[in-house]
Amino acid sequence: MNKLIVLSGPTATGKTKTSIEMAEKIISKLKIPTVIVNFDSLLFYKEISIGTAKPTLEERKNIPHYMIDIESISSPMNAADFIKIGEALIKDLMAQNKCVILVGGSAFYLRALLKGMYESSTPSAEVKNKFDSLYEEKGIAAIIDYLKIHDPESLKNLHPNDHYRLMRAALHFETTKTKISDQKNALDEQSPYDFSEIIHPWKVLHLYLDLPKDQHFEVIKNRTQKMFNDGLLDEIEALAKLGFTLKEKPLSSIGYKEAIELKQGHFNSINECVERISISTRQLAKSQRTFFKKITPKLSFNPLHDQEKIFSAIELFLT
RNA sequence: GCCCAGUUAGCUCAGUCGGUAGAGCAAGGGACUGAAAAUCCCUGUGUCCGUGGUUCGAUUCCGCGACUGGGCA
Repeated sequence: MNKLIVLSGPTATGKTKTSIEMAEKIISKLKIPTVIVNFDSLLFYKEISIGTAKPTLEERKNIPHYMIDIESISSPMNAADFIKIGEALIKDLMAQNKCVILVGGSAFYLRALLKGMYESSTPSAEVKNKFDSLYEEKGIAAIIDYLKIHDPESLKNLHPNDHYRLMRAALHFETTKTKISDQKNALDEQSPYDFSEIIHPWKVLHLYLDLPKDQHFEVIKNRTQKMFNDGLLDEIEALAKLGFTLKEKPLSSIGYKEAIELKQGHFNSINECVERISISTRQLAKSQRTFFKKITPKLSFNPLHDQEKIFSAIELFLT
């Protein structure tokens, strides 16, 4: 088996439900063993479930799910970690003749897996500290000065306010002695959003879910309210009791960030907090759409009434 | 009924010593390669409550009215 089904789409468009339904159908109708591999960047963490809308154990019981609950929020993963584990995993599953459905909304991670990443490495603590203190003492000007000397082209690519990426460009040079802008130039030539050519010998069927904005916001509001009903605040309370600082990176994600602020009294009511989370989620969906819009090829579906069509596309692809 | 205060962008509000107005949030668009549910960029939006007056000119000053909030009866 070298066929890979990708099921993508903005947050709260029914990817979990659709993926499980499709996996069950592939097994029952096409008699192909099928598994689900996650590429949502927050489902990797075992301690956070409610606010990430992670598929429940009940939902997962019939279909094997991978890349979920594999790491702790105290040691966050990045895209490079993801592809290292994910690539080996998918190869292994394919070798076992399993049909893999890759499900998620983190387009950046998906692209990293299918199109590859720059040759780089995570900077050592020493280098990181050196640049952090430089930044704290002299501000972004110091980082810009460094790039003027070592990688002036990155300055053209980046906005002066984009401190994170400027810092990253500097750290990349310091660590590898190569320019990140050279890598960008090289990979930009390879059509980074064209998934008809990828770095693996896999055939990909890209299914994309989305629904009209007004309907989508309704779904988002209901889902957010449900997270509170299902015990989002208790989940956070439990983390604090276990000794987490609540400053762990994954907890600055939508839902957790605001719920923690609610506990600190930054909102006048739970409703206000729910409203804030719903808005941030809608904004997230918007930026996910912007990213996915550029990715081709893909088949788009409305999850509310296209389930049959989705399975037809899968059937055609697999047989 | 009387006395205050208010009425300006979708929301909360600033402001114009009289020359038709701007912040935050929201909205729309975009970027994105080891933090990506993160981070960053761009863009509007207006009968300045109504009406009469003063004035070359009123959202701004004055009168009247409406509505909202508070106080007194």
